[in-house]
Amino acid sequence: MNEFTSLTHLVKRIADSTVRRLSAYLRFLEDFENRGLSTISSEELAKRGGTTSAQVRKDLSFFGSFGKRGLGYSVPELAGRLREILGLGREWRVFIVGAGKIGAALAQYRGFRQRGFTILAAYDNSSDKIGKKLDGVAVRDIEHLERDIQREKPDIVVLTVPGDQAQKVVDRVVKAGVRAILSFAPTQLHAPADVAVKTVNMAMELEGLSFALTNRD
Amino acid sequence: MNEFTSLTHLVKRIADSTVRRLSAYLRFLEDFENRGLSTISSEELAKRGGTTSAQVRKDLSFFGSFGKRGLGYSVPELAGRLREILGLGREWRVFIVGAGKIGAALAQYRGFRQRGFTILAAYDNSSDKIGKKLDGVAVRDIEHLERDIQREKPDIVVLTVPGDQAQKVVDRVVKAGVRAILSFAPTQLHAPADVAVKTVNMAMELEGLSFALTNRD
DNA sequence: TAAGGCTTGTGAATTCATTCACAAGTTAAG
DNA sequence: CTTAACTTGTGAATGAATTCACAAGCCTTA
Ligand SMILES: NC(=O)c1ccc[n+]([C@@H]2O[C@H](COP(=O)([O-])OP(=O)(O)OC[C@H]3O[C@@H](n4cnc5c(N)ncnc54)[C@H](O)[C@@H]3O)[C@@H](O)[C@H]2O)c1
Ligand SMILES: NC(=O)c1ccc[n+]([C@@H]2O[C@H](COP(=O)([O-])OP(=O)(O)OC[C@H]3O[C@@H](n4cnc5c(N)ncnc54)[C@H](O)[C@@H]3O)[C@@H](O)[C@H]2O)c1
Repeated sequence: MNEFTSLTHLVKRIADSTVRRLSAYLRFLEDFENRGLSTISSEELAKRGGTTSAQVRKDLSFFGSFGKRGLGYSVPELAGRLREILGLGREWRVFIVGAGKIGAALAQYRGFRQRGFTILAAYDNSSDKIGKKLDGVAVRDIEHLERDIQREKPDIVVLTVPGDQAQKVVDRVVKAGVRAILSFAPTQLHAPADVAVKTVNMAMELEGLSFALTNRD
Repeated sequence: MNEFTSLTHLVKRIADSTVRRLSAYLRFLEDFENRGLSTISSEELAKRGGTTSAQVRKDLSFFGSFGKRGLGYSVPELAGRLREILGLGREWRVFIVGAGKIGAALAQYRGFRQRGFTILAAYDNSSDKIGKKLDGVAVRDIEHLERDIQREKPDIVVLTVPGDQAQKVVDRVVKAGVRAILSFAPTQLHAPADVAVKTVNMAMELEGLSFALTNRD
């Protein structure tokens, strides 16, 4: 019923945990779409996502009301709304910096392209890597990073350089105008508040398991 | 002051976010250790971790009181305590299931070994991969997974198989007695409550950036 | 020994996130 | 048309995490 559905009018700051769940809901909806199902209830969505139906409804309610009482949500409509909310209606342009093992795995990963993330190029400082290709993605000289950012305007930089190089690269790409970074280096990164930085820290995840195994019952 | 410092007597459930921060603090402390510094205040720790000194002290207070008023924390002592809390005083035995691109990158990653995570073996179902080595880690036939789990008792299984295979493998390793899983498949996994499951979902992180870029100001 | 400067540890207050619970709306059946 | 069975959307209640704020303790200097 709320008419202020426009995404540019977000009143409350949306929690990170909410965004992650929206992302998960979209995945389930795509699964339903593929199987030709036309509606889904918050309860079913919750069961798959390991959460509660109230949580699902609350998450969606921040953005509008997309369901029909007594019936549930239209699968294609809700999927479309979530894509819109998450900004997946468009292509996102990505640079990878660091053409090592993880960088190579990411460059070759099809899951990203499928969701609209196009990897334009990878960068490295090693002459062993520069000029090579990673499954169709060219590895360019890191020297040209700023020039290429200005020319090709990537939306996101994925950082896969060694930890002690990571902050340096962040400073460079931020200066060059990049406003979103996904880092795999196991270091804390600092950037201005208007730059979105996410870090995937696998060692931290393993340590979380170590903690859980150590401190059970 | 609190004498119930024993880690087996944890009264409150410790939040995941707390454990992640402890992990980060340990990293900073190791940095300080290497530079030969002997004490650190909660304020300095907070600055590096992008949090507040009250948060640091509260996090630590769940486990005891390790600091000296007026002075701060002894770097080596606090590092030792954190290792103990996180269960890093020992070797953790790890199997990797799925010897593809990500599995290979992880098998070759030195950061894990450094922190006490020893990769015993990798498993795959493809005859192209079985019998090969990934930087010293043997790739074995998935057929022998249960047998080897019983024999070698890995503490943790790292899951790097395609998404549609992930739940199947979880069920197998859980049945065989594994109680901790780190998955890289972009799917929601279900396991009994006494099994610790963490998922690193890179697509979800990228979507978080997409959301941030789409919904700024 | 006393004073001043610093920093911890922790209840209390606050802020943030999740869950409850129910009015209101929808559909289907008779 | 009426009733029964469902399901949404959302304030209010609860629960969890973070921040505040300060007494208590340690160190240095004189
Ligand atoms: N491999 C893994 O499984 C894994 C797991 C967790 C975290 N990580 C982290 O990911 C990052 C990369 O790891 P990796 O295993 O791919 O390492 P790697 O050594 O294979 O790759 C790093 C690449 O970065 C390049 N590089 C170094 N300095 C650079 C600079 N200043 N500018 C541009 N390129 C530069 C190197 O030439 C190399 O090709 C590290 O921070 C690591 O800690 C890796
Ligand atoms: N490559 C990446 O950068 C990346 C990024 C994000 C997520 N992921 C996820 O990580 C997982 C692996 O990705 P990848 O790129 O390494 O794929 P990949 O195809 O290179 O590797 C998957 C491996 O698993 C093996 N496998 C398949 N079914 C198996 C089974 N039932 N038992 C044992 N082994 C089996 C395959 O033979 C293959 O070697 C996928 O779930 C993917 O979505 C990968």
